[in-house]
Amino acid sequence: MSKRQENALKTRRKLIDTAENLLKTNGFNALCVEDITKSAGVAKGTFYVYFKHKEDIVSEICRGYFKQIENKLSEMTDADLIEKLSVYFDNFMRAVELYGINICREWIRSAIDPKTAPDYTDISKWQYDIIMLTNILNKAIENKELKKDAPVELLTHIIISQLYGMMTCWCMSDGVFEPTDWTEKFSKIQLKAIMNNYLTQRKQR
Amino acid sequence: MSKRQENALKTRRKLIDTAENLLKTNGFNALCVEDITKSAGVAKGTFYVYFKHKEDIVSEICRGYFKQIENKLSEMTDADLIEKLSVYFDNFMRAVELYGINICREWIRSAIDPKTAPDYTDISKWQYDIIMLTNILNKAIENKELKKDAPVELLTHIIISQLYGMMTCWCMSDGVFEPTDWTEKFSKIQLKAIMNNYLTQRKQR
Amino acid sequence: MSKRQENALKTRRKLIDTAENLLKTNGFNALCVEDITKSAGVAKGTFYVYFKHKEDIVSEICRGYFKQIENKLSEMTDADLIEKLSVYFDNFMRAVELYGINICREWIRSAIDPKTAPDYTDISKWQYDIIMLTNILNKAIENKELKKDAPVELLTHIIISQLYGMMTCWCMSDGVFEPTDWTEKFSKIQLKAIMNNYLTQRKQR
Amino acid sequence: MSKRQENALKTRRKLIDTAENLLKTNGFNALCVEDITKSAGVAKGTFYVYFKHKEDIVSEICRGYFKQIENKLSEMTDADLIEKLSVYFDNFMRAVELYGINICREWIRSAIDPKTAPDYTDISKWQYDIIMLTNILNKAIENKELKKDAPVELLTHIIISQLYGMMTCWCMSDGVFEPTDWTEKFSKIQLKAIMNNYLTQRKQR
DNA sequence: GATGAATGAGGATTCATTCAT
DNA sequence: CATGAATGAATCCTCATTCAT
Repeated sequence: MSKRQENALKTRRKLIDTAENLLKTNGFNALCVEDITKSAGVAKGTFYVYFKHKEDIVSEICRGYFKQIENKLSEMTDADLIEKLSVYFDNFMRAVELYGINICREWIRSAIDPKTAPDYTDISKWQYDIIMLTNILNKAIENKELKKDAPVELLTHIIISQLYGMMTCWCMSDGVFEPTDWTEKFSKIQLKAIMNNYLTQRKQR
Repeated sequence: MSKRQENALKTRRKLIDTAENLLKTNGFNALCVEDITKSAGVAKGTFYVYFKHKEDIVSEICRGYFKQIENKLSEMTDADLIEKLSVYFDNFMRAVELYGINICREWIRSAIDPKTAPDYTDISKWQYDIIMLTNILNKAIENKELKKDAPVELLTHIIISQLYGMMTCWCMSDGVFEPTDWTEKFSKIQLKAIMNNYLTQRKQR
Repeated sequence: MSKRQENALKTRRKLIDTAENLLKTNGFNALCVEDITKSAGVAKGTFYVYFKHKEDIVSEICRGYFKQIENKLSEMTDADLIEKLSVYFDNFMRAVELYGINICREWIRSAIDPKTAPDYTDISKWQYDIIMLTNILNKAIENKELKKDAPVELLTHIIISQLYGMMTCWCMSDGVFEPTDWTEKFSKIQLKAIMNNYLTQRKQR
Repeated sequence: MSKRQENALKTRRKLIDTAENLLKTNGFNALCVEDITKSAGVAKGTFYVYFKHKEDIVSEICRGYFKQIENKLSEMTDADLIEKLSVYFDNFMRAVELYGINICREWIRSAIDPKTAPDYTDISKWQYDIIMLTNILNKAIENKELKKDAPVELLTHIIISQLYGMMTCWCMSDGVFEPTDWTEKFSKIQLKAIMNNYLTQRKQR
């Protein structure tokens, strides 16, 4: 990699990090290109060298999170279904907590603002989550952890809506309670209740 | 009521109805005072005779819904807890469906935009929903339908987060599925699972 | 006077008093017809029964002051010139103090805002003051208190500009010092210095 | 300086000059961003590249005047007190005449509109004038031109109120007389009368 | 790659005044 | 005389985006 390319990458990184900090601190509404570039110490035009639209940088900021969970789950291919779902739940809410309320709000924004909300790859975060969970459940059927006739679509939507409900309510409460506290308290309890009927004999608990 | 007052009320109504239609059709982001008044056939200033701020009319539009559910529930004071919750669920999701996706998005907006989202009374819709449900559960304890040691706060949050999760996902899906369909399919199933442990012997099902 | 006329006068008075209070408290910029009528307990339209323009009521408020000084001076036709000028000065600055800084600001406004500033009769307050003082000096010449060749116009402008300078600076200082304190301290000192050359022998001091 | 910076400066200058002309011609009340930019041949947004608020350009327009007088006076540190005051008076009223009645009105505006009137540095023009004159008199005491016990504050206020009175009356008369004519006719006469008692023997005239 | 000057669409709000009742 | 609903002109400011250098 040439020196020039390296510097370019550094500038790009600086923009993303700066934007992430501003986003965490002040929220999306207060985020503007001027502030990002000023804080990063570059000219306004430089932003558009790396990002076609302002929203793109928000996508970029959130993208790391996906790889994380995706990677973790792909590394535990042989694990138990309930374990996997637990890891998924746990990572999901940890990410929510880690990224903070303002970035969490961005994830929800696509619910109310389909136009301006950033896409996280080429699909919305929600679609992505649906697909990821559907895959997990389908693989569980292949592995005979889940009964063949388990209503995968329904189960997926129940669980995802549970998670998004928690996210939404967390934002509604303005971050008063701890997301991960509640995960344990009620999400997992329901998780078992929801799945129990569809687990194969051997795996029922 | 004098003729003049009647006309004033009619103008006010016209503004609300016009705004509601625009909101349902184009969403909140496209809603502007100019369009509302132009469509209603009045001058721009007339809007400000009836609403101090643009957001106020959105509050007004949604307010009817509250009274509705509140009234219905208060009329069935002696009903069964599960029945009441069913009515609550049903009305909630019916309202979601009736008002349409763009107004539903407004309800979620307060999660991500606490500043600019309109308050629907003096509290947010979410706070209001929490209070209403807490009251229902507390009364069920008084009526001995629910065990004394039922974790009211936790149960309230489980149910509300369920409902808000459904709303959020509905918006995420851009209104693809029917909210009330899903209510039956999964909300009520979980409702029983969630409540069962805390119902008094006589009422357990 | 019929009962109806009496009531009308009462309404008019109520409007003026209310407006005066609002003007003294909040200043001219905050003065609006809505507030005046609301505070007075009448409808907005009523205002326009009595005043063609919003500014007219401000004229009305200030008009009392003129009659006051005018009357006082006309009652002391035979008095000494210096005495008269003293009374004039004194009343002028007392009025300034009495009416308060916000009304004083209105008197100055006509300097910067010839269009919107209220006229106090059909001429501006400043023109009125010039005329009144010119009359005093001319009468003093008739009475031989002042030399025939005294430059009346110049003297008038010197004195008036002195007074208006004090008013302007008082407003500039946001009312920090006491107008009447300063009157004694420097206006009168100058008054004598200015006039001395033109007083007739008999009256020189 | 790069070509780009030069052009930017030119644009800025164009805006200021255009605004100054509009201000001189039509007064402050008629001054709006739309007109300034349209006349200057740039886009509305360009205005806000150079000035954060509309008022800021008025400050800018008047600022030159300050530096001017300040510089002139600081260059004549060893001059006679009366000479200095004469220069001060002269420049003051020349500036009044030069800038024209509408800009003069802006200087007076801060008397009646403390909130919206533009500040000319970080203090009002009046405060600035007070400070400048106080400094001149204090230095005269150091130089023994003025008696040690001269009432500096009082003298400052007398002179400044004289100047502001002239400004105010000039605006009141709608620019009928020539400011500098009057300066000679009465300000200087009074200036000597006011100062004479406090000049040291050697300097008394 | 980097710059930063220039763009211009876009929208809320105020309030004096009128006039039909 | 009193009412108060209706009017609509008038204007500031933001900010994502472009493009010539």
